[in-house]
Amino acid sequence: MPRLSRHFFVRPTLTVTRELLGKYLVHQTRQGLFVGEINEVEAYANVDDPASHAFRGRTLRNTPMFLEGGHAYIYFTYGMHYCLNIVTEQADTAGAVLIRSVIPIEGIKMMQKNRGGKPLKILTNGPGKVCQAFGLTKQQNGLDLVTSTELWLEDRGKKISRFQKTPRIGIRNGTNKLWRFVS
DNA sequence: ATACTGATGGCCT
DNA sequence: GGCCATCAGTATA
Repeated sequence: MPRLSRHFFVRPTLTVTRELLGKYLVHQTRQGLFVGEINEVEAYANVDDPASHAFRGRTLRNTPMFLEGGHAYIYFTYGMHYCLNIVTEQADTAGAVLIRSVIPIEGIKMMQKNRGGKPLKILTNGPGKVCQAFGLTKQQNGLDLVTSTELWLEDRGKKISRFQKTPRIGIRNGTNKLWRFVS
């Protein structure tokens, strides 16, 4: 499979964000293989972005955001949900793309099991839902998606011609930027 | 259809 | 102590 390599991720965050639409998220687990087509993303930048976890500099939690592009940043929020981000930019420059939604492609039966039997329409249409369906937790935080045998991204030749730009969801600051892309 | 709210815990000031 | 890059359920129309 044509796996995304380092140079794809080590670019400006907004470029990577746009190009992640239509790419495939793959999680290989003992339970089986999970695959989804990314169809909703959000860009989170560095110190100039008040919505970004990196806004106030490096902390214990946001450390993966400062790694070289291509790593995973998975954080725990609201006491019960995990959210998956794809780290962008070169090392020491924070930047990440939040995976807000995917279209289930493979491992749908297991995704439904992980999600308590929810129907296809609402199986993976939210950042917390994607992690729950794919079995992603703190365990995968910091993984290098370029070299990992467990978690990576693929280009399967899908072309995205049209997509919407909107403000990001669930934030208080930085709502002026249209950094949420939906295909 | 939209609007509101409780659940629940780690992180940061 | 306050604040969440959320979700599912309930209420209201």
